[in-house]
Amino acid sequence: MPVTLKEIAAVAGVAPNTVSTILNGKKNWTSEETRKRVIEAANRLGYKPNRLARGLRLGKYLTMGLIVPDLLNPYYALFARSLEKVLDANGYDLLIEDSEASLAREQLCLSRISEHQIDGLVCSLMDPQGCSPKLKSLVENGRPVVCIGRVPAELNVDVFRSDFSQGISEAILHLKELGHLKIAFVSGLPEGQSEDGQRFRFFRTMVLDSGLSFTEKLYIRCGHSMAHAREAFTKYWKSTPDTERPTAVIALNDLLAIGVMRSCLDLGLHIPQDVSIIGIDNTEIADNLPTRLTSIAQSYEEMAAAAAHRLIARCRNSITQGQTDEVIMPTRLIIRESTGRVCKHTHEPQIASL
Amino acid sequence: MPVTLKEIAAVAGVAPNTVSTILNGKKNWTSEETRKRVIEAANRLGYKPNRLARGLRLGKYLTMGLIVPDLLNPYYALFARSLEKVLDANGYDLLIEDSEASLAREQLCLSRISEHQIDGLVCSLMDPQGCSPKLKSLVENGRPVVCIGRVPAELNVDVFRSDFSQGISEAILHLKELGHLKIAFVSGLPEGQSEDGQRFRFFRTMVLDSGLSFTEKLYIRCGHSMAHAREAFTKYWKSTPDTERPTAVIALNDLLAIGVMRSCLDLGLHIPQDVSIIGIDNTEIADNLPTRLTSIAQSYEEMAAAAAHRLIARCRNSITQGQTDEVIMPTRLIIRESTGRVCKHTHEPQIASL
DNA sequence: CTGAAAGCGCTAACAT
DNA sequence: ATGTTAGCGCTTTCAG
Repeated sequence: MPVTLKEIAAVAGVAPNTVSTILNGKKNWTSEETRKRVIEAANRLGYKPNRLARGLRLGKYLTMGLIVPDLLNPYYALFARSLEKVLDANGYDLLIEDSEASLAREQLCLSRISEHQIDGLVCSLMDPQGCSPKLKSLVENGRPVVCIGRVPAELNVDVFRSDFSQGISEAILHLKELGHLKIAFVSGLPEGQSEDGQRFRFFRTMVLDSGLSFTEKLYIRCGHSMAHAREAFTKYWKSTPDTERPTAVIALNDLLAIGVMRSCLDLGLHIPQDVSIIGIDNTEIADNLPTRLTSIAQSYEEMAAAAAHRLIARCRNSITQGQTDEVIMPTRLIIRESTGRVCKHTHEPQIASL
Repeated sequence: MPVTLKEIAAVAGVAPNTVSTILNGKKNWTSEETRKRVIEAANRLGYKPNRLARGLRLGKYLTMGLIVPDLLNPYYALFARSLEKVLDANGYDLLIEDSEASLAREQLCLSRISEHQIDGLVCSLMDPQGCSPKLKSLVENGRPVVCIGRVPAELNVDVFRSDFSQGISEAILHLKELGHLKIAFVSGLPEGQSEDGQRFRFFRTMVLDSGLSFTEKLYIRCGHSMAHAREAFTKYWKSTPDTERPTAVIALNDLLAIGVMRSCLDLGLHIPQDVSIIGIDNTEIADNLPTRLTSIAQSYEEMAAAAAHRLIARCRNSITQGQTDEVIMPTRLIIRESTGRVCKHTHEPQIASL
């Protein structure tokens, strides 16, 4: 039985609403004397406001929602933390949902989020359209929504995303300068989805643009964990003839890159002498691995902060409803030890192409 | 403006409570005809129940709380996921709070959790007493609480924890068999706390029990991230004379172990030839590092599942209130590549001690 | 089998 | 300057 306003009112000998105005610091001029008495009583009884009741009354829950595909990925965990920091400072709480990279669970998360009457939502969705009926109805009900990464089709929401074209083209240029001719891409695909992701599409475009060749064989698909990447890469390597094997790999994220790195070592390959590896996200571990991982950095902390501010502004109605933005953050390549010059004898006429 | 029961009732031509009973599958015998009409209307309008209103009415929010010290630690992220899986299956939602290993934030998390009227709480607290007034008042208000890891002083709650004595003694025995005489412990301490943790106390006891020596110099304290551990270890190594340096290190968790590993490589030390390293938690990355990390495994998934079941049972009042349990899970050493025989020439009379 | 009414805790309007 | 009242959306008696 938690303490209610009414109980405090009884103890302090005032009406419930008086307690409410005092505790919420409303400017209604209350006498200093009753004010003290009320606050003292509230503290003594250990009063905690009931957010459900307040949310119901106000139509505002002072809570935002966040949906991410994988909390085990430190990138998203850090994103959540950065988001929370800003929300916190503005009196908002954060409800985190992990869709576990499954389209089905994603729908479930959306349902739960809307049941919770959250004031606004930040979401990084796997859904290629990014526009399920559930998300749509949230938006249509007037809930501010900010999408991260993917641009939802035909939906009037703010979008914050990284421009990977820059980071990826730097990565490919870097590899090309080191003499790599065949670069593979390792991608974690969400359960139940087969569509190519944005990062991969950039990758393919940039590879072709830089004059290198790309074949479907250089696109390695797997699940979204380190173990998935490791197994997929090992299987791939063993089943691919030497002439078709890549000398460099770019992975969808650092986690998958670590899996590939482990796989290479299992196969007796040296990094970067035999295979160069590049991750994406530049998470803390990239710089702490025994072989430091070259990675494409996104400025996710800035992105999280910007998303939070936008969401708060929308909730306070200080932004015109109809007008939405797409904010694009830069990415850049952080070169470390997992990339190096091609050392291995290749079957390609390498000299001719230099 | 989300859809309410009343609106559905209006559309279906019935009373709001009829809709409620039908949608909640209560056994009140409603005619099959109105039932269909109501369900159809609810679906068509995209009805989502308002959890705030329901929670307020029922006094049950169907939501549990979780407080962890660091969501960036994959151990806790996975714990959260395992917990959620069980709660999900039982209709409960999970509200995750990250105390960021700060005692001050921990209090804040407790406040927020209780404001949210959660039905029950799972918490892994840094607070050495584990018994702040806030936690106490939650328990006294009849909220079921399960503590993970630490046993709160004088508080009647269920506790689930790992018995590290086994894992740590296996680790020390393992190191001793490999010829190590000086073993250091690297510990991440929460902001604003200086008390020795349980894991360290076990470590010290086991070291002494096994006949090795332990000096305060072998206790390295740092923050709770990889970077903290790396910097602390580098500084430690450089400021410690060769004769006092350890040949093996046990870290509070895998993350810190990775930081130490990185530091060793920075210092030009080889693993395990110069320094052996053991982590705790056996997270996925331990098995995927270029130098696989020997680590002490906890069965956290079982622990999370057990904690969830206990909490649910308590919420359903199927357990006598007064009676609490302390459940202890085993730990065990997983030996990988980061530990090996002492190769370095030591200044100790090593032969004599063999 | 279905409707009407009350109330969970809180806050905004209105009254005193 | 404080008290009274009503109602947010939902569910649970109790009547019809």
